[in-house]
Amino acid sequence: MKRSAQVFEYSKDTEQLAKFAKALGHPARIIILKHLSNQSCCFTGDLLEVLPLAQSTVSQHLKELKDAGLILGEVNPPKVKYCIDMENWKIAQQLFSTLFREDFSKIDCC
Amino acid sequence: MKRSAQVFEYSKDTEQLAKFAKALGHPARIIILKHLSNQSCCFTGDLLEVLPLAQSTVSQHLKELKDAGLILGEVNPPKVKYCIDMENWKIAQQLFSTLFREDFSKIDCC
DNA sequence: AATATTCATCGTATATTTGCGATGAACAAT
DNA sequence: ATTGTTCATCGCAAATATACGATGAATATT
Repeated sequence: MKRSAQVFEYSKDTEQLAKFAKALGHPARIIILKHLSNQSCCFTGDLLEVLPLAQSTVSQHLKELKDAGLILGEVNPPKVKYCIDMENWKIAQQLFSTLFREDFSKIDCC
Repeated sequence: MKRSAQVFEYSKDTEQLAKFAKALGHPARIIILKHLSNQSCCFTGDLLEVLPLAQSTVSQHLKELKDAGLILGEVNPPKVKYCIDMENWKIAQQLFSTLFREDFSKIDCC
């Protein structure tokens, strides 16, 4: 990718918000999160009935949501119970809210 | 990518939210949006002073934000003035708000 | 012991994203 | 006419993402 040796760093908040947004950037993962926030918790199998995807693909999406910190997986072999990671969920809520809650009163040019 | 011939379709809202989130999924684009919402409008050149990226790369990020409907580019050769697309911005605000504004009172399992 | 269920991970194929430099288009100023 | 400014787009390279089937691990059931 020809990445130049960057000295630059984005702020923590910016990185965090981009990370959350990226994890939300696929319809399947939106579905998963909506499902989790409606059903409190669920197993991978439950999601297979909701999503038109192979089990391995869903597992991959779950991994990405977990890596982003949006969900938690409670292992209970051979099942895994997933639920929203409330701590980070609130942070995400806050970051998105801040991004959108800007004061546009001064805008008059477009 | 071995995509199977899907009959399935995600809901409009889900697709729309994922599209917005995807566009927000890079720190450079977060910076751009924050800059725009602070400065009302700006030119590409202004962003080059804020971002550690080549002009062509910034232009590419702007294109993605434009394609997602989050910003507008008012051509004024040889300059282009960018600003937030307020109409879609409000929709995004609404969609994210709805996603996060879930009632978790019933949750007691994790 | 054999089988079934649940799930993560690996290997593979393809698409998309990120980034750069180079080029070119559009106009303004010389 | 030439030059400078501003910006999009092209061509390229490398990294990431999306998706599948296959395999394997863990456990429960038979």
